[in-house]
Order: sequence, then C-alpha cells, then structure tokens
Amino acid sequence: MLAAVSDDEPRVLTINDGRSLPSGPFGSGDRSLQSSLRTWVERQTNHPVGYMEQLYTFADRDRTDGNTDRRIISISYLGLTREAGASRRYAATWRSWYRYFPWEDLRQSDGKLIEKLIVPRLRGWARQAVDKATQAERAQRIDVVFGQGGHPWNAELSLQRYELLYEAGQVPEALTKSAAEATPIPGEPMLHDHRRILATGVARLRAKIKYRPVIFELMPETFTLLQLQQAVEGLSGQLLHKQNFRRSLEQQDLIEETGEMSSETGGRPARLFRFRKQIVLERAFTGTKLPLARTR
Amino acid sequence: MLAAVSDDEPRVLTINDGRSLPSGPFGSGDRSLQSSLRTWVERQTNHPVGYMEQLYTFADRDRTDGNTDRRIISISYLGLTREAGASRRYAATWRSWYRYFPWEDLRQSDGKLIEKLIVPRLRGWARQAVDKATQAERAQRIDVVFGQGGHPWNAELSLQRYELLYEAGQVPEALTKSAAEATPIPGEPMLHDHRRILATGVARLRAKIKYRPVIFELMPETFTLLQLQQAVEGLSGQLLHKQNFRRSLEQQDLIEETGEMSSETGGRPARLFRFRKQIVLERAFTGTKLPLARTR
DNA sequence: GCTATAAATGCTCAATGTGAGCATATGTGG
DNA sequence: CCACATATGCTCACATTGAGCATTTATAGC
Repeated sequence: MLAAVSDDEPRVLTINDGRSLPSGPFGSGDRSLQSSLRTWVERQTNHPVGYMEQLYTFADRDRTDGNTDRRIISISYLGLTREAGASRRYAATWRSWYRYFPWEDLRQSDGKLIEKLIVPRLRGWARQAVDKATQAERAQRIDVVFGQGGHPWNAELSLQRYELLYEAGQVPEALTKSAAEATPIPGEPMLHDHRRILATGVARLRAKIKYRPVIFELMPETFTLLQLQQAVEGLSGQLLHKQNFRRSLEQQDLIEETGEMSSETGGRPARLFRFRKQIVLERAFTGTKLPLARTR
Repeated sequence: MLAAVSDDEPRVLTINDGRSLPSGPFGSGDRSLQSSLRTWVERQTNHPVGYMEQLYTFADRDRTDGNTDRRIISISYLGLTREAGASRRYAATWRSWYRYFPWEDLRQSDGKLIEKLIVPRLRGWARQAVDKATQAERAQRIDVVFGQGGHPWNAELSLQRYELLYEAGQVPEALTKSAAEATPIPGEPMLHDHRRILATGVARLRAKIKYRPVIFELMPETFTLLQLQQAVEGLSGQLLHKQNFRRSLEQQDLIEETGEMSSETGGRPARLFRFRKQIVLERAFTGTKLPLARTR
C-alpha cells in the first residue's frame, strides 16, 4: 500500500480500476526483501519512496485456486511517497482513501453517515445475536469503535471499524450476504482482502504520525503550516485546533523557516518551512511514559 | 519468542542450551498461521498463550545452505504466557532476558555497565570512522540510544542498542571481528539472528505495556500491587515510583479488589487484585493525542 | 509486650502539558 | 477602501506527571 497526500486528500495507489492494491511476486534478487521492494515500487511510480514498513504477513491457506497443500504468503507493506507520480507500466491511479472508507472522514460531515446509516445497521445486527451476552458485546463494540454512547471517536480504529462492518455483513466483501446486498453502505469495495489491508495501513499511519515525524515524508520540500496541518487533518480525518497545532510544532523543534513566503492561497502570506532532518538523529521518537523514579 | 515473568524477572523460552529461540516449520493445516502456531506453542509449553502478535517477517536469501535461488521466510512472533511451564518435547528452558542483554536492566546497577564499558568501547568505534561526518553521526547515535550527553534513557530502544553494538562489532554475532573477540561485552550471544529477534520482542513489549494492558497476560490470576509493579519494572528494566504507579492504576480502572489479602512478603499484608477483563471491551486502547478541535 | 523491618496507604505541591477561545495583524482581489 | 482569508500572539482553566513527606499495619525476633 503506497500512500501520498495531494490537495489535502490522503491517497493510495491502486490498480485494476481502483479495485486492487499494487502487488507482485518478489524477485529472487540478491538484496533484502525491503530494498528490492523499494526498487520495484520506485520503478512503478517514478517517485522515491521515503518510508516503508511492514504491515502484516498472511500465511493462510491458498486463497486463489483449489490447491490446499500450499500456503500463499503475502507480506503487506506501507510506503509513503511525496507526490502522486504517474505510473509507467500499467494503469495505476491514485485515489482518495476515503473513497473506500467514507465513514473515516470526519472533517466536514461530522459523522452523519455513521449516525444515520452505519450505527443503525449495526444495531440491527447486534439485536440479531442469539443470546443476550453476545448482543451486549456487539452493542459495546459498536459504541467503542464508532465513538457512540459517550465514547470518544478514535481515528486509529479504522481496522476495527472495517472488521466490525465485515462481520456484520455490511460490506460486499463479506461472504455473509445480508442487508448489504440490498442497499450497501457507501464505500467502494476491493478485491480479495485488499480493503482490509488498506484499513490496516490507515490505522498504522494514523497511529504513527502521533509519535514519529513521518508526515514529512508526504510533504513537499517546503510547505506552509496550514498545508502541514491540512495534511495531518487529511490523514487523521479530523480537524485540528490551529493555534495548538502550531504550538506543538514549535515545542518539538521539528521544522525551520526557509525565510521565504508563500502567497498562493489569497490570504495573508504564510512563511515557508522545511523539515529539520537532523532531528531524527537528535531524538529517539518513541511512545509515552511510565511513572518513573530515580530511586525507590 | 515466548515471554513470561517469574520471580520479578522477565524470561524467555529458549532451546539448545539457551542459544536459540524455539522455532519450527509451519504445518499446512487447515487453520490460520496464528492459530496453528498457538496450538504448537501450547503443546510445547503446557501452558495457554494469552497474547500473540507478529514481530517481523524476514524473507532474505537463504541463510543456511548455499542455495541462492530460494528465499527462506521467517515469521517471528511474540507470545505472552502466565507461567514458566515445563516443556514436554525437548530441552526448553526459561531464561531471564537480561542474560542476553545485561545492559538493558537498570533496576539496580543504574547503568554502570553502560558507562564504564559499553559507551567507551562505542566511542572508540566512533572515532575510527573515516570522515568527520560519520564520526559525529556515530557519536550522536551513541548518545541518543544509550541515554548519554543529556539524552534520557529510553527503554524501548533495545533493538537500536543491539544493532549499534552489532555494527560496532562488539557482539560475537557480528562478522566483523574486532575488540569483541578479545574481551567481549557481557551478554550471551545466540545463534543466527535470534538475539536480534529477542531485542525486537523486548522493544515491542516495552512499548506495548504503556498503552495496552498486556502486562496482565503475564500475571497470575490474582496479585498484589507490588507484584504488578515489580513485573512492570522487570519488563521495562527500570524502577517505578510506587505511589504514582498506584495512582495511575486507580485512574485507569484496570483492576479490582478480590477482597482477599496476601501476607507472603513479611510486611504489612497487601490486598489482592485481579484484572478487570471487561475493560478491554469498554475501552479502545490506543495511542496518544493530537491537538483536536470541535470546530475550526 | 517491645522493637526493628517491610510494605501498604494517604496526601500535597510544583511544573508541565492540553484544550479552547479571544484578539489582532497582514496580505490579496475587487 | 473594503471584504476576506489567513497568519499570529496571548491567556486561562484544568488535567497530568514527577517527586516527596508522613502514617498505618502487619510480621519476626527478642
């Protein structure tokens, strides 16, 4: 899964008229899997891939043909690139990832799709459970995962949301054909488990931008603070508080001014910034804290 | 890599006299890789595995025999279990993971090993770099990763620390035979890349306990707060502030009293607690925060 | 019973971080 | 000169976190 941001929209490279993620067999070259994969992707897209990480390895029974003796091993990756470059070899196109997960975008709609359509459907599914315990468990999962009943919305739960919809038979990929057939929930399906992989990548990326400066892999060399904010908003699907966003940037020392200004947007010109690459060396970007003590 | 905690020590299941992690080819059974792996491990150890997650998939060129046309795919997992159970089939033993990474344990020594031996060695290696830029970069990495020069110690960087020692030729596994041969740094080596996998698992687990209640997978059914704290201290290799540790537990609503007391340790008897399993349903345990806004 | 020892518990405080909002400044296009 | 669209500065209440002081309640040994 290769991601980029353009026009404030997070995008993903797709093939097969948007129904598949790019994939291919790995060559038996000399180098590591990661580096040959990088070369492969860069040939396809004409653009360097700044950041790459493994998502997950599936090694389940052969899913394509009837052969049950072999396992097919699929190793999925998440890659970030700076621009939505053109593909050379086949018809690859960049699509907004909200085309596949419209409910993940809370920037404008504020979750009307979720409250009006998705949650009611899921509640119906929850009621269908045979015993009370399962009903309660489903109801709770719906609340937690879709931010209902007092629970806060959590952008990083995109995979859990997709899985819940899948279990409830509300996406066309699910074998259980239920109400989905009649009036499917908005959001285009993909072939095989590709939409699931996409949901995994979205979750991973949304989690990652909080503690690692990977957002800059998606930005042009120089950018304004608003552009940066809108990129983050695009990825997380939520609007951010502008002043606080800037304050946290200042504190972290991640960026520096270029000295130039941009006046492309019409309003007051904004200063241009660039990412301080050195910061990656200066700091160890990792998680949160435990209640430490110097001594006991 | 299968981890457990006993006697306040985090332990890992090893075979081959402590020189290897348990591994094996995956069967071509009917079920998913994860579930057949779980069964396999449970047969080996006689204990249920509470939690399992994928660590990393290596698909590099065949590393064992001279065959260059095939890739060997190794999928490493991290599993957590409650007790150090006996193995049935072969001589598997539980060893403290600090046997392999003594520098990761700051509970008593307070890092003397690092400051007296490891950092000086690494500084020597840094000076050997051919150009100034590489020298500076190495010096910075040492500081950041081992918490020198004003940088705080970060327990989650165990993999980076091992990799740095590897690059510097200070571990026997490294092909570059340098000063390591003469007087190796404390810490037992393992075969192949098993110590690297172990370092990955340590890092992952140390990161995970901060935002997911996985610690309870390693605890007995009921426990005192001190036992819990010492388990966390064991994993993270650092001492914690007792009152604050308890305060954060109270806030999070993770545990509940059993009503019983334990008086095994000699001091004032402690209340026994158990993990509130329900909490996993009630909450979505994920990372930290972005500066959100209701509206712009 | 008295005392040393080992923990468990209760509480306070300063420093920092976070969410929200008010007010003002500085450009462009018409 | 005005409407607009942003950029920027600043404040404030509240929550979180790191640290430390003071008590309380048990066991073990004399």
